[in-house]
Amino acid sequence: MSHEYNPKEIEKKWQDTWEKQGIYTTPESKDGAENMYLLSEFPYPSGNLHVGHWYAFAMPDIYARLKRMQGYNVLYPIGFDSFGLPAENAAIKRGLDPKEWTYGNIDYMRNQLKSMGASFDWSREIITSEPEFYRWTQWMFTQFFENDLVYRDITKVNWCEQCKTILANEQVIAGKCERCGSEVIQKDMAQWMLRITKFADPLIDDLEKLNWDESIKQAQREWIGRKEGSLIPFEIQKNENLEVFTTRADTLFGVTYIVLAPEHKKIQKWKEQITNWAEVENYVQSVAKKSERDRQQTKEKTGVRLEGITAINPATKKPIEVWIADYVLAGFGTGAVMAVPAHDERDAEFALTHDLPFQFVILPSAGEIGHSRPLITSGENVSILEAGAHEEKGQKQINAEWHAFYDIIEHDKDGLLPKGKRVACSFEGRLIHSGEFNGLSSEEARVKITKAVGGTLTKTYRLRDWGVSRQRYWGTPIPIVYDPEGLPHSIPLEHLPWQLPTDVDYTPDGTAPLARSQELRERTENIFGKGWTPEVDTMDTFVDSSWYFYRYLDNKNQDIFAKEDFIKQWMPISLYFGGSEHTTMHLLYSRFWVKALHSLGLVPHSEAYEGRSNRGLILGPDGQKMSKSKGNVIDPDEVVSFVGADAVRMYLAFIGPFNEPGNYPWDPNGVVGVKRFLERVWRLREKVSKEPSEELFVKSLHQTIKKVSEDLERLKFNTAISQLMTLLNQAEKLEKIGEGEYKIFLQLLAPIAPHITEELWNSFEDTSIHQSSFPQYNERFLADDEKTLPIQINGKNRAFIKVKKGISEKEITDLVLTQDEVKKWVSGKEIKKIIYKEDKIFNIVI
RNA sequence: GCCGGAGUGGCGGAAUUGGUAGACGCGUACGACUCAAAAUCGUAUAUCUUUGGGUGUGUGGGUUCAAGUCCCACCUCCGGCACCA
Repeated sequence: MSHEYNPKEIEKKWQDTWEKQGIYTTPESKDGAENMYLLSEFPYPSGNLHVGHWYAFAMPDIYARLKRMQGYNVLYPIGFDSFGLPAENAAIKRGLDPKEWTYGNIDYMRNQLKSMGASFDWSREIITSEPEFYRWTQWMFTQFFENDLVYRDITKVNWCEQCKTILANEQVIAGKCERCGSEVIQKDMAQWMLRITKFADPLIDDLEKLNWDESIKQAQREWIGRKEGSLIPFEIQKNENLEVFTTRADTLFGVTYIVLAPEHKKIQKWKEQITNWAEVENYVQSVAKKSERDRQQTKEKTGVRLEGITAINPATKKPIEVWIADYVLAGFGTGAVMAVPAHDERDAEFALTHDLPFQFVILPSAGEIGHSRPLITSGENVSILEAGAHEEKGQKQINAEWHAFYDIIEHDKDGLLPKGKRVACSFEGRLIHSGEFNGLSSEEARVKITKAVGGTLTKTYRLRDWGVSRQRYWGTPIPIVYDPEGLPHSIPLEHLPWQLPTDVDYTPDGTAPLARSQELRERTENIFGKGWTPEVDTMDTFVDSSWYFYRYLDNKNQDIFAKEDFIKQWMPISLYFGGSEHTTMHLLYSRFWVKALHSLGLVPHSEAYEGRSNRGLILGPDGQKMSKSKGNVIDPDEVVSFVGADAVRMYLAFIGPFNEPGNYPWDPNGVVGVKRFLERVWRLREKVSKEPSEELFVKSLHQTIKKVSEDLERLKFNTAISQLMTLLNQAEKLEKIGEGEYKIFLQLLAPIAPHITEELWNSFEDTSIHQSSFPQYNERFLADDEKTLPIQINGKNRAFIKVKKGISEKEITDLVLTQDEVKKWVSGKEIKKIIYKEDKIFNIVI
């Protein structure tokens, strides 16, 4: 061991040694050790490991190392999510083969990953673009096809003109492509859909049993967007029914017209009966031209009446008008709305614009009136009054408005509001002007009215089925062939993997590159017969990552994606580390995938991730997101060559609480500070002696063991490190430190800084520190018999006295009252009260 | 608008069940070592101050002997959803 701490030398040495000795190769089971599966989302082989990768893999590695030292048989695997658009786009830009480019990157990244000193079991590595991997992606797809979990449909799809491919709803962020940021347009296309909506309920309900952050669960619930309501049939013309979805069946008597989405299929059917067809068609086309974004941003309530079409309100049996308007969305509910202007803000706006009747049917309960206000509309002016606008309008005026509100509804016999006195109120309450249902609460009425008119109670979801077809080259080929009649058939296992053809010009032009492969066409005809054609789209890469974690368990198996025994031994994953951007994409898709596999009896569990940790983001030193254009990118390789991998790992662990996904700016001086700490740990070796350390230090050491164990367990690496720093500060003040104590200190630090601790440990022991047992604290050393107690007077600290723990109130009172600092405040004054909390506080109230 | 989370020094961030706010690190200042610098080590570092003490955890109230922590109202920021019937 040299006198200087030289990370470059020792880190490489130990990485090689660990690999040679295979100390991180994880057996399927280990005597006396419980299995634990820890996983970090695998990377895209984009070519370069950035600080984010270090954060993503080195932090979970701290936890994996801790758990291994605590006696678990820990699986912490790694692989590459190597199919996909980024790789393909980059390859096209450089004029290379996507495969060559990708595999070159993988080789490069593998070495970079090794330089982190992470305890990956490399023998279990997977690469999703390997035929032996995608063979099983394809097989699962065929299983889903056979069991009606996947289907082909022609629908409006999100199309990215830049990437020349379809995108899933989840990949459209605020109307733009998740990858390239360009505007997404709508297009009619055939694509393969996965029935994720079939599992909408369990995807929400099973969140309950997961040990995840509430924010992640909530985001998923909102994405799935379950709403309970009713389907109500409205008779249109003769014998034709139109279903509408509503959450407010209690307002059915207040329905004064119906509005359809311009895309609603019935409109074309009614062409003959609509007397103003030209006008209607014109409107439909003008809406079709608008982008989804424009349509959502315009708040004006435009619309056209379908003249000649009349609906019957099933409650009142009165005829009502039918309209189309673009504020009604085709994709939600049934694409048709029953309009209740008197009790819905949007309907009120629309009704005022187009002069449609307001029928008042719900009297808000008195409780609502205290802090909320109705929407009041009068004449042509809409003044929407809501809760929480107290700043602008005083309480008096609010009361006046309520007064006016009651005035209007009380003066009206049948609830049909006259022009100029139109009022809307979206609150629930009791029913009026609703025949036999009068007096019922909204809640009761919803059920009763729905049943009375032959409707059904139902749920509706925001979630759409997952479209997985991609018109690109570098992805898993969809294992489907079409017979001469054009009917799809899944490819049987014996012909899987259904290889990605290589005789393809993969430059994207909007059509699928695989269609240009002669080999693929010939292969299909050779196997299936003349006239058979292959599917030419590839799969969304989120399919690959939906099940990859099973393959780590049995990555060489040729007969099945993973042996059942191994799945039972390892799953579910105890803790899954990843980025928050995947909350409504990867995390949702893979939960669906597992549920689908489970429904086919292929896996024994319905959830794969017991725990989930979303990590934060490492920002540039300027507090901005790292980007080449801003010139604030930190290159980890560079930093490692300067301070070593241990310092980089430790700095990232120290930068902020890993269990809270915040944004933490990289401070170049911070790394240096951590490097200084490691150098001091190195130098402390010289103070090690055979004599045990003094008792005070042993006490601190045991407190440190406790704190570090607890903090590492909670992923609060930052405070674990600060405790180790405090202990080092103490140790440095001593002349000598016992060998045993020093070794324990090294063990505590080992998960965080694996190389330096191994090197120092090696000067005492022949076996690896990482195979040693994590230290346990001894209660005996934690018990302090003295305590410095703050003495407060009227709640302010005035003195501190050292007392025996558990001292009685009488004893301490006598002691405190003799203290000069206390006398100064108390003398001549009456003591009203004394509060003494054992070992916590002593407070005198005067 | 609805839902979730967060506001603490110059900076990143600490503070079990309410009980010494600012741990630890960075930065800064001064000192030691040095011909000098770097590195290293030591000391100080919320703020005001008449040196008694006062004030301080986004704002305003409240509960309590005691509030960063609990309650009410609000402001700001971050994330998710949003013409969703």
